[in-house]
Amino acid sequence: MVSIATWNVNSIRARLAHLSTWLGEAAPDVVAIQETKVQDADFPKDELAALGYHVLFSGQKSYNGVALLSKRPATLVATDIPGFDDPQRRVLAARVDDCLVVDLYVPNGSEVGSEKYAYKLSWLDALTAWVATLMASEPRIVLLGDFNIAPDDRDVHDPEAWRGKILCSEAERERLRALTALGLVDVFRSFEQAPQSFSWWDYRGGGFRRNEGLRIDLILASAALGIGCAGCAIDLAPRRWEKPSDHAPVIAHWTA
DNA sequence: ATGGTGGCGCGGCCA
Repeated sequence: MVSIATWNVNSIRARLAHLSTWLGEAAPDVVAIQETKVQDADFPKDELAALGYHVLFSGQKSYNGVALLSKRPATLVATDIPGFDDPQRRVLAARVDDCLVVDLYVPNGSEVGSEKYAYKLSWLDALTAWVATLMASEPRIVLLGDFNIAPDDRDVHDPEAWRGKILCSEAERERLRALTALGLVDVFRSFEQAPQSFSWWDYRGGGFRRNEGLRIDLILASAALGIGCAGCAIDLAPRRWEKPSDHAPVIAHWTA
């Protein structure tokens, strides 16, 4: 694996042309997709296979849904957090060569204190317990996706306005720290980055035009993988295209 | 507290 990307496409059917164009330009070896918003029977697998990718997916009607595209064959490992009963399709783990790739669409949480927020925190606790067991036997593991958490104030356009709010609350950040404390590195922060680097901007109020965003799309690598990582960048180009996703893709690369 | 925009699927939910 030379490069791996994550992109919340906000409907794979609405974004298929964007995805195809971007895959042709960026040519990532592995792509974790979130918010496919389609049940498996309607997933555009033939279109993506025609672009040279093996395709795994776990979807549902209208909401959520994840997929993994890979130039090399992938074998499915899990589409659920073991023991966490959840009809929402947010997890896809697969082995690609000697790496375990875990595509995640973390719950948004809606509003601090809400029922959805409690679900988000319990989901994150279950995830961390599972990843702890995985890391005991998987030296080369990467967790990537839409984490719906801005790790710290550098990842927020207006930290004071967002303080304690959903995507930024201390309980969410504490959960993310507990996860990374298992031995994962946020590879984006392993390299010098421009200030005000974000991966998501609300459609409303011209958020992207004003760069009023958050960095909530993350690539977390185990030490054995993180050591060799040669760079990580947010590709802003697709966010400027007509009818874009509200997220930009994030891509990390390794030297061959 | 609300509303601003977008996707799904055709009213209202979710982000």
